[in-house]
Amino acid sequence: MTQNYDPAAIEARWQAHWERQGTYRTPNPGEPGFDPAAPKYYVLDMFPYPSGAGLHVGHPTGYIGSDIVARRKRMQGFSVLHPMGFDAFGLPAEQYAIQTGKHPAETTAENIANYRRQLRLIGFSYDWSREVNTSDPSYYRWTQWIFARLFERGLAYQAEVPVWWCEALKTVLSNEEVIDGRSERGDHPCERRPLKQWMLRITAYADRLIDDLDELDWPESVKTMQREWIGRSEGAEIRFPIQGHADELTVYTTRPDTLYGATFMVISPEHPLLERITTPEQRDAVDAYRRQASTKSELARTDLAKTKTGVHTGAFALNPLLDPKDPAAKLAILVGDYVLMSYGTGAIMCVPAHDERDFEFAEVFDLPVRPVVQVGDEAPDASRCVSGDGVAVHSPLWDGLPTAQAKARALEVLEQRGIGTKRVQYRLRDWLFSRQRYWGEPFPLLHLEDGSIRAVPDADLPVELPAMANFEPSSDGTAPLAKAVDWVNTVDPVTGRPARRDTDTMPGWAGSCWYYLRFMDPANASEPFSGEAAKYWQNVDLYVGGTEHAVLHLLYARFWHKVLYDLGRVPTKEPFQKLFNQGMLTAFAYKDPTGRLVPSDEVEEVDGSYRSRVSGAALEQVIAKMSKSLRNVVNPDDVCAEYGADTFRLYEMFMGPLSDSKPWNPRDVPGCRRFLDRLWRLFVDPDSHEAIRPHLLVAAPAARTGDNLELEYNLNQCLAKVEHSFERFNFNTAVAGFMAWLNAAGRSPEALDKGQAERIVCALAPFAPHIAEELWERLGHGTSVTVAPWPAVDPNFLERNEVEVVVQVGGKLRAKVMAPRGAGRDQLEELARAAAADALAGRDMLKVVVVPDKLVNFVVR
RNA sequence: GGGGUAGUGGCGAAACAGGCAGACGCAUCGAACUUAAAAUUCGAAGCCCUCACAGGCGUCCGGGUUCGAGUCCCGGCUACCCCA
Repeated sequence: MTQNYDPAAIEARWQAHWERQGTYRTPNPGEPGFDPAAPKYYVLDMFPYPSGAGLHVGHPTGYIGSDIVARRKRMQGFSVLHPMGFDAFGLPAEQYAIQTGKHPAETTAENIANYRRQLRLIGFSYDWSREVNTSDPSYYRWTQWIFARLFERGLAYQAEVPVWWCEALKTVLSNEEVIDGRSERGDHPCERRPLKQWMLRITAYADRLIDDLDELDWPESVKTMQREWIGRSEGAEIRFPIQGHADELTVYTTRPDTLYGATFMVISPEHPLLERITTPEQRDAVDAYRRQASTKSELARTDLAKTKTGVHTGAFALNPLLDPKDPAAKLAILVGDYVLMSYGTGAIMCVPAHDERDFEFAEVFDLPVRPVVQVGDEAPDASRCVSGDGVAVHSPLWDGLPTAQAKARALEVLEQRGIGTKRVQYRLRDWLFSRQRYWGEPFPLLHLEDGSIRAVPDADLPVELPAMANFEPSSDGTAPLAKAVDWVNTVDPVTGRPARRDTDTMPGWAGSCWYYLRFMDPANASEPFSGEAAKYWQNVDLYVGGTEHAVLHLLYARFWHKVLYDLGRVPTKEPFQKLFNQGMLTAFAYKDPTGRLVPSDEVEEVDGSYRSRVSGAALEQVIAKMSKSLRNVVNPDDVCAEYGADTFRLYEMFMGPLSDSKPWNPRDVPGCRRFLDRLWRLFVDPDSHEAIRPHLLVAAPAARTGDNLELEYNLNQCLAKVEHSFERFNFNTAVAGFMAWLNAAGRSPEALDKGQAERIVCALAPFAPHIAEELWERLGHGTSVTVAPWPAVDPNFLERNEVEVVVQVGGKLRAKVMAPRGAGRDQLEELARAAAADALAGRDMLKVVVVPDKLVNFVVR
């Protein structure tokens, strides 16, 4: 038997043991071993996209945190669902395949095998029998099945829409995937093109997606982001007559109360009325402006920093509340590209006195400013713009009303007179759901000869991706699947007539919209998941992942979940009850004087500064996200091989709170290994052949005294710290607690008894499961520490009978005294006065502040 | 431009509800063990002044509340994230 701490041997042994015993298998209701009395707990990680580069040490940060939670919940008697799988469809595998000629199915399988191997090395307590892979036909069969339900309910439709086209990727991208006119993946330039696309009617769920956020235990910041993304605004559509035309100009505004302050109108360059209302004198200028606007992205157009541009159309609208003969009623109509056709009605009424953008525009074109709201105490002033709420002025029908009431009154007036209607507007657009790419879920749809579209019958699912050797997109944007002629041409099972399959595929987000549900019942061959499983597991209790998914993934998954709720397939309105965002793991990167990045292993430190081992050049240390391009990636395989998985897990947690972003410092890792070495020696004598030090098999004395009593205090303080760390997931404090306990135990190792040894091993088990399992066995247990009871804090041993009380004079620390816990104020003051006699000599006492068990402060002159 | 989060030793960080600032670890220094080194164990350590005792200054900057502020309030700076 090896008597030194040997993580390689211990970890391999226990990982094999857990696998063989099925330690982390979680039975569903009705399966052998299911305990109906156990409460359920579902703790889920955002599953990874298996890239060719494998995991770096940043990826498992959240996984370790959630594993700690899962393991503790098991020890507390919960039935814990803690699965892992792979989000395996998507562009990178396909791009890689086009470059190398290797089929995405092949690279995906290899990458998954590598990820699984890496994850197993770290000792996670996943139930691997539930693993899912979104690119597996047995999985995407049900993704298609859910799509068919969306299609049936009219939530999926085709539309000719201007979409982002990325020439380099040869595909359309959703708005969300394009940032500043460039693709999120790969940073390629993109442009707007009109194409026929599948859309999902997520806007039909906009209200519920906003309202149901209130019930969720999510970070406020994420809720806010979702609310802003959906962007609900309540306002009015108002119809303005156009002078000399039968047409009316309809605008959307959130501030109907400022209608009297409207001094001009701006319409979008794409507005359908523009053509008709432009006067002959202005036609050339308007046409030129329109051409120029078409080359700009929406972001560039609406950028607040940019100077507003626009051109007069020559036409005028009339304020519907004013007498048409009133000069103030006549509103010039201009065309301006800061107004988007895709938002509202593509036209706005401009109230420069109370809207910044309108004010800027008015300044550029020297248009009038008419204040109609008094904000604060200052008198309304036509030379500046004040936004926000106030009191209506110069608005005959609602003068004197505060903004909220003025809005309501204005809406009433507009509806009574038939010139406007209340309207809720969203920033959220419908979800562009098709891609002209190969590596994704095919749409389960048939295009019939008569032009109609039919969903493939459920019994015929999955519609499998055809095996193709050449799936490169064509330059015209035709989907690669169109080339699989034998696959495309099929027969409508209902009529027996020829039919064509849809050749688009679903976007990368599709599979991740419902994977958490498949985990509940992963092998089900007759439905996506059984009602019984959904009823038992409900929804995810704790969802751990990065902030990068704060909007899209979480919004899409919530949308699908609500559709499934409406279908009666899931019992809950929301998929993820509690959300936790782990911080990003960064790493040091080094730049030479030319700004070039130097690999971390070529860097040496000399007297606190850094230089290249190769060139000797002085280097600058920067903290950056781990990435291949920065050459600062650390591989968990290497860390586990050198120090062990338990050290790796401890270090990742010890670095800082789980939610914080923090840098990986290779120098700090050995500190955690040293802790485990010392812990091991406390339990196992390396110079003997005994499995465990014999005194650790002796029960505690009936009445604790001396060092044993002292250790009991230390142990309970440690357990309390560990317990507390689960509230905010600052497991760094738990690890520090273990270290502090070990320091104390190391001062009187012989005083440690069996019960204390067992409790510390149990508390450590979620954090460092391998060493805990080994020591648990050596302490004489035949069953896994996984199912041992979670150690309770004994409040009787939390506080000692004597406490140290701080004595301050004038707020400054002057002495410390020991006092019995719970001592009275008079007694404390007396003790303190004696202890601080020197500092008090000759001072006038004004007041004495006594905080029991803590502090005495003498306030002096 | 608006919103959010944060800023504490040489470094990662701790401080639950306003009560000893810097727990725990890294790096550093000293000692023991060793022929030596590594490993291990013990110890020192915020900064300034001092042989030491004592003292002064210290949680991004400036104000405020309080017997007492890293923590609460007002103003500002910087960094990161989100929105426009």
